[in-house]
Amino acid sequence: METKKKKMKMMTLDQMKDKDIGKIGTAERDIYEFDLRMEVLGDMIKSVRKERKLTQEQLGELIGVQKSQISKLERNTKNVTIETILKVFRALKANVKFSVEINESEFKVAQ
Amino acid sequence: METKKKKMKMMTLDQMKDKDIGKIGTAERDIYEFDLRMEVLGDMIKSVRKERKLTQEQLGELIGVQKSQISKLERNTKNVTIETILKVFRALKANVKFSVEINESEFKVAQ
DNA sequence: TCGTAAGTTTCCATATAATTCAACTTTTTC
DNA sequence: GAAAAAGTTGAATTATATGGAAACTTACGA
Repeated sequence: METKKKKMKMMTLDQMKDKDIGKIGTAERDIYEFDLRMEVLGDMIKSVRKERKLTQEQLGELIGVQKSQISKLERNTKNVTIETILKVFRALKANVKFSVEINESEFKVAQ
Repeated sequence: METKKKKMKMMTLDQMKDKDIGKIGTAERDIYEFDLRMEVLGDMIKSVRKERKLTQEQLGELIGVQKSQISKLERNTKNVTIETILKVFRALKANVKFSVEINESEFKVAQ
């Protein structure tokens, strides 16, 4: 999981704006959906933060952590806890949804 | 976060089947979406596990952990790591998606 | 109502996520 | 192109999630 170039991977919002899933509510709401994967999560934080015109330091203040911590979250150096995710997106006034998709067939009981 | 009765909170799949968001693909696919919150996550695991007709012990075997661990996850005694969530739902052959919703307006820059 | 299977709880160890600080690098601005 | 601002990195520390074992409780079928 370290094969990519690493130089600006920042594709999320821009690319995602196309395959935008939602447009449910009022005028100005955007929804970005993606398979839950660590890498993407980090990008998402960064994207939304930029959308909100905040520096890492400012976001850090909102949450109560150092800018270095935000940097780490965005660059997903690590596995992350749900609480952490919520803390961040709450500060960014973003709503986080989660969905589980099951194919009834797909499952073989035998192991 | 400990005000409820605690006796069978198991509402997820049954209740959720109504406000079913997806129905995207082929015949038998179900999608359950919910606000990311710890409590609900545990219920979701339990629901899907039951859907798959597995005991906690069996699910544990699939993942490589003790049944007590599964119990803990379902009763969300703890905060949880993304990796753990993925491990569990992967074992349950469920696809996990994640979405972030932002209201452009909603944000006041001043703090 | 007994016995078994399923689920829960507690105690404990270990791994690792969260975090800071400070130095460093990159980007931006003038 | 120098100075300032923004972002990154590494080392160290603290907090806590993961996990096992075993004893316990609950559910459930005969």
